[in-house]
Amino acid sequence: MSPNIKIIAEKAGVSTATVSRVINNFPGVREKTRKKVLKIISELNYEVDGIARSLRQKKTFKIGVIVENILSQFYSILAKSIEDVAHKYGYNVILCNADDDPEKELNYLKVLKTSRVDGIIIAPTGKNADYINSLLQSNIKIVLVDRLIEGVECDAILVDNEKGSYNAVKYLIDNGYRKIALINGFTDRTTGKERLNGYIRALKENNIPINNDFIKIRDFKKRSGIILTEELLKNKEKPEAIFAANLDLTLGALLSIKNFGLKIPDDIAVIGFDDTDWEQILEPPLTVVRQPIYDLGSSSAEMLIKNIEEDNKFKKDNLIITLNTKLIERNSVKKLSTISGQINNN
Amino acid sequence: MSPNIKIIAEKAGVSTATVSRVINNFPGVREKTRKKVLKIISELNYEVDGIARSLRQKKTFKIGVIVENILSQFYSILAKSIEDVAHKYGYNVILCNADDDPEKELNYLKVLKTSRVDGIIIAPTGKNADYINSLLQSNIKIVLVDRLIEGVECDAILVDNEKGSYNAVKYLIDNGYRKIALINGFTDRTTGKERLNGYIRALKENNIPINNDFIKIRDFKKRSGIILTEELLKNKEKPEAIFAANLDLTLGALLSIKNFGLKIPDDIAVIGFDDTDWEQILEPPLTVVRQPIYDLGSSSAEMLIKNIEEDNKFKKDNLIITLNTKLIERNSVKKLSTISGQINNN
DNA sequence: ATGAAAGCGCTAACAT
DNA sequence: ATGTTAGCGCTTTCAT
Repeated sequence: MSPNIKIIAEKAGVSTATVSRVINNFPGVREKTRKKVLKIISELNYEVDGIARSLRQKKTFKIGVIVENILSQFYSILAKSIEDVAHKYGYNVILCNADDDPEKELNYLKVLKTSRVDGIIIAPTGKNADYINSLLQSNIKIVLVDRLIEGVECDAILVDNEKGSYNAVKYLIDNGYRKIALINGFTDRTTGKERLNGYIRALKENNIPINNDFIKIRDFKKRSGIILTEELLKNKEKPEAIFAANLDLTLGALLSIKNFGLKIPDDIAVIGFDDTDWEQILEPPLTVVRQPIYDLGSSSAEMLIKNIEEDNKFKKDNLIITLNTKLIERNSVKKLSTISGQINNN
Repeated sequence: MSPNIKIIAEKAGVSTATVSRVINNFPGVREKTRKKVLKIISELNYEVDGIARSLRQKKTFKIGVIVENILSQFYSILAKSIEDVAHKYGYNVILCNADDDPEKELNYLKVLKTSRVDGIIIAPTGKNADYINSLLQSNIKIVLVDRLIEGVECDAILVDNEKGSYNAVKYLIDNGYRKIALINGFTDRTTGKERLNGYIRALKENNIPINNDFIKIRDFKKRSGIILTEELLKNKEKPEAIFAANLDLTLGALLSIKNFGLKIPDDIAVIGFDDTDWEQILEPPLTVVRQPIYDLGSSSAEMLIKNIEEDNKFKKDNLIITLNTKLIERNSVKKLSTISGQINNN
């Protein structure tokens, strides 16, 4: 159907090598010849077959991106920022939603390998260390984003979750809160673990005993936010504040609090993780830990493409960059005197 | 680096043809031979080179998806639903954000052509009819989603925007509203045009004169929602209700209304387009026109893959499917007596 | 049941 | 400045 380089060569009365030189803007073609070839190319609407080119050059200009679920705003921002950078450098993105499922993740890794992508950016489940190491060995460039994998040494770009979490809890403490609950994802993910650690450090540094009834852990999904918050609100001892460790958990917490007919911040204070447009128009606007998601994605893409283009096979030391979060103060936390805290006790 | 079929063949003492038969589960290989080959494959961690296979078979198992911007929830749901279906059939998705920019769209179409994708799903700007027709002619399967293109005959899956819009405005009228404003995207997009048409039909059928001061048009972005709503609220004659024709416009409208210190629905009623988790936890929860976005995407992917796999070159009549919206009643519209409507006049 | 060999469309080394 | 040709890794037709 579509013409190929051979057809163009024939019609232009030159060899395929010359056509190739023209296509690729290589030097060593007389201007007249170049013009002639370009004319035929345009007449026949010739377009390069990228598959043949990739086979020959061992380069696809594709990068694979594996995220948990693009429906979550965190990942859609990540995907967009990666795609922006990729596009800038002439790469395309193959998008994979692994649903936080190690098997699906492995499957996608294999597909990407077979697709001969030039590199992979992955927010990993943490479970496929062996296969990822084998990819690394076969010289596929990989950048981990947001989470690390035990047993894998490779470039990564992370967020300082521990400090972000610490700052949020510290802020609550500074505002007079003592009974602070955490709803969090599983701690076998580095994000979950670090956010828990920050919570604990803030309490310990302020001599507030850790109350296990206030630490609720399940997956990082909205449904868990609903369930865990319900549990907290049904507790004999109710928390004065809830810190929700990601966007979906925050959403779930807000849903539950609304169902219980509680007012924020008078009945309960809330700090969320991640910031979106919606959180500002909530009533009250939500105080949140903002992650630099766009930077996370764009940096990972820059890093990956740099790796790909340098193709430094002897690069030994891997680069791990950690970005900072920022606490955005809005109105879901009020100043609480320690005394009112005591009165609230039941 | 990675072993190829030739290496496997040598080590197994067979020909490459036999290895290929094994890889592809073709019949006509003795069980003993198959076992031997599989053993070598597994020992050497051989994985098929999809690029070479694609070149030979003229099939990539890739589909291109061009959306406006994955950051918008509408498109992230669309992308996810497409990816889900694609994955089910063994296809991968190459994701492209064209930013509603015809040039970027054209560029991506060319990239996808060069990448030899098996098909393309596109929410089109409407501007690249010629190139899209040329793709169709070179037998690349295409499905349009959400919008049509003038001068292109091809499968499409749409939403009944006119009726969705009509229903929203009719609902406002039934609740006693007369001064109903529309903030809408440009009407050179079919979505924009149809949503305007539904608005107009609802007013006309109820003998409410069209007031051009109440019809505000700009692009479909949040910033436009803010600006257009500001304009409306600064009008000498203020609307009693605002119907925002997509999610980002709704978000912008809410932001503006909040800035003006107005209460919904007492000071002004609002109906949004598109439904997300957030709209339920707003105060008040928002009444919206819900589009079946997931179905839109999954149907388009099913349609595309069916086209690809049938490869019916003589398929003449294109299929256009239109899905219905649903009005989700929540609390951002109150019952208004006609009299109070008059009093509000200034 | 298995192998030999052509060829998908391109690039790149080498020759002229 | 241009051409010849090998070959990327696979599938597939035709032999045997």
